[in-house]
Amino acid sequence: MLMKSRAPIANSLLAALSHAEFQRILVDLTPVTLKFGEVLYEPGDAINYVYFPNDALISLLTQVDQNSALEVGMVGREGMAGIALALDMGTTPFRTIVQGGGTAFRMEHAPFRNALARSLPLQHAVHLYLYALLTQIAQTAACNRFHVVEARLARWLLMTRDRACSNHFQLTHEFLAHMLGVRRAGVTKAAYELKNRQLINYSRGHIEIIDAGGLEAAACSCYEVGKTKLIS
Amino acid sequence: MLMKSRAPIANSLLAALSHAEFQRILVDLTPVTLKFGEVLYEPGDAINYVYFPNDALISLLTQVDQNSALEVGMVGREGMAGIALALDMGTTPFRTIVQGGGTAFRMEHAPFRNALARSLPLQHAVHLYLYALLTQIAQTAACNRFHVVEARLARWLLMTRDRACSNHFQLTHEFLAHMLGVRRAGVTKAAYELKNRQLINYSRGHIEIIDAGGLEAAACSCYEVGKTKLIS
DNA sequence: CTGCCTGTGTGTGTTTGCGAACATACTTAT
DNA sequence: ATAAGTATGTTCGCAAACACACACAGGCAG
Repeated sequence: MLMKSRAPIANSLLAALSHAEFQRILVDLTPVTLKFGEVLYEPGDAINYVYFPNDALISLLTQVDQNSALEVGMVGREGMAGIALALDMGTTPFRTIVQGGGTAFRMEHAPFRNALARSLPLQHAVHLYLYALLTQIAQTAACNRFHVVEARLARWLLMTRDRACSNHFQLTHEFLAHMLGVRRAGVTKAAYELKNRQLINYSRGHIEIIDAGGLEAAACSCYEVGKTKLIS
Repeated sequence: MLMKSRAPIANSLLAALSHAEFQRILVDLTPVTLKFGEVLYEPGDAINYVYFPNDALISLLTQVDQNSALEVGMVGREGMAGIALALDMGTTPFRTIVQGGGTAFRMEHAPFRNALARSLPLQHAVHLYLYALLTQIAQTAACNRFHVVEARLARWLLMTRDRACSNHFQLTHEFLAHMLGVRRAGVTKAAYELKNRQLINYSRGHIEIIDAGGLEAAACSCYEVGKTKLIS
C-alpha cells in the first residue's frame, strides 16, 4: 500500500493553528533534519529546544538500573518533544532519541513559552496532546505487562507506520529489542513468525510491512485503543 | 459540622495556594469521605468532580482486554484525581478507584476550570503535578517490565505508606494482585517472603510495615526515583 | 455450635522469556 | 581476495510467573 505524499506542514500541533497564529510563530521555527540515533535529551537535561516532527520519529525512553531502558512513548507528526516546557518544567524526565530520521521544526525554549502564553489555540493543542501522551504511556505500561513479545512487536511496527506514514523503515532487531525491553533473540523469534505469516518482510536492518490488516490482527488490542487517540 | 477555614489542608496542591487564593476557591470545595473500593470514574466517564485527597488514597488503572487492569498511578495528598480537566478534556482515560479510605476535598468541574483560569499559582501547581504524574506512570511502566513481583510489591507498599502517612493498611493479597497485575498466589509468595524477613506483617486483609528501611532495600530503585518526585 | 465465606498457603504442570552462547550469512574495508 | 564487522537464526538450561486447583484457617451469621 502506498501512502500519499506529505503536506509541507505535517505536524498536527502546528497545523491546528490558524493562519495568522502560524505566521506569528513561523519566525521562531527552524526546519531541521533529525538523524537516526540522535539523542535530543538525556533524563534531567535542560530543554533548550522543542521539536515538532514532520516525518521524523522520536522515542521517549525511561531509564532503569543504568543499563536497561524502555520505550514508553513515541512522538511523530501528531505531537512534540520537550513538552515538559508546557508544564513549567525546564527539564525532561525521558531519554529522548530519534528513532526514525526525517524533518522537524525546532523552536528555542523561550519563544515556545512565549507563543504558548500568547496563543490559546496552541495551549489547547498542547493540552490535547499531553492527554494523548499520558494515555499512550499508560496503555504502553499495561501492554508491556500483559502481552507477549510478538503482539507487542506487531503493535510497535503499526504505531511506527502510522507516524512515519511509510510501510518501510530502517531498524535492526537489536534496536527493536531495546525499544520493547526484551532480548534481541526474542525479537528475531517474533519477527520470524510474523514473516512466516507473510505480514512483514525484513533483511539486515530493513523492515517492511506487507499486510497491515493481518498485522493488526496479530497485534494486541492496545494498538486499536491508541490509534483512535492519534486521530486528533 | 463544617470547619472549612480551620480544617488542616494536607493536600499539596491546595496548600500551594496563597491564603487569599485559597479563600477564593474555598467556597467551591466540599470535604468528602471516600470509602475503600469506591469508583470515582470509569474510563471515558465525564469528569463531574475533581478530588484533592487529604488522607485518602486513589488508584489510576488502565484497563486491557475487559478482564485485567493494571495500576499505573497512585494519587495521595500530593495530587488530585480528574486532572484531565486541566487539559481541556472532559473525560478521563483511567479507571479511578479509592484504594485507601479517607478524606478529600471535592470540587465540581466548572468551578475548578474557573479557578484554574483565574489562578496562575493553581495552574502552576497543577502543571508540576502533571509532570510528576507523567514521570510516575513512565517509571511504573518500566518497573513492571523489568522487576520481579517481590520488589514491585515492596515498592508499592512504600508508596502507599508515603501517601497514607501510616504503616498500617487494610488490603488483601487479592487486591494487591489486581494493582500489580499478577496472580493472587504470586502476591502471597512475595508477601510471605517479606514477612519471613521481618519487613512486614499481615493477616486477613491487614498489612503492616515493620521495617521500612529493610523494605526499601527489598524494593527496586524505582521507589527511590519516585520518592524524590513526591517531595515537591 | 455449625456452616459459610473470605483470606491465605501450597502444589503441579506449562509457558514465556532470560542469559549466554554459537552458527551463519551479508556488507564493507583493506 | 581476505578480513572484519554487522545482522539474523538457533540452541540450551534456567527462572519467573502463569493457570488451575485444592487445602485450611479465621471470623461472622444463623
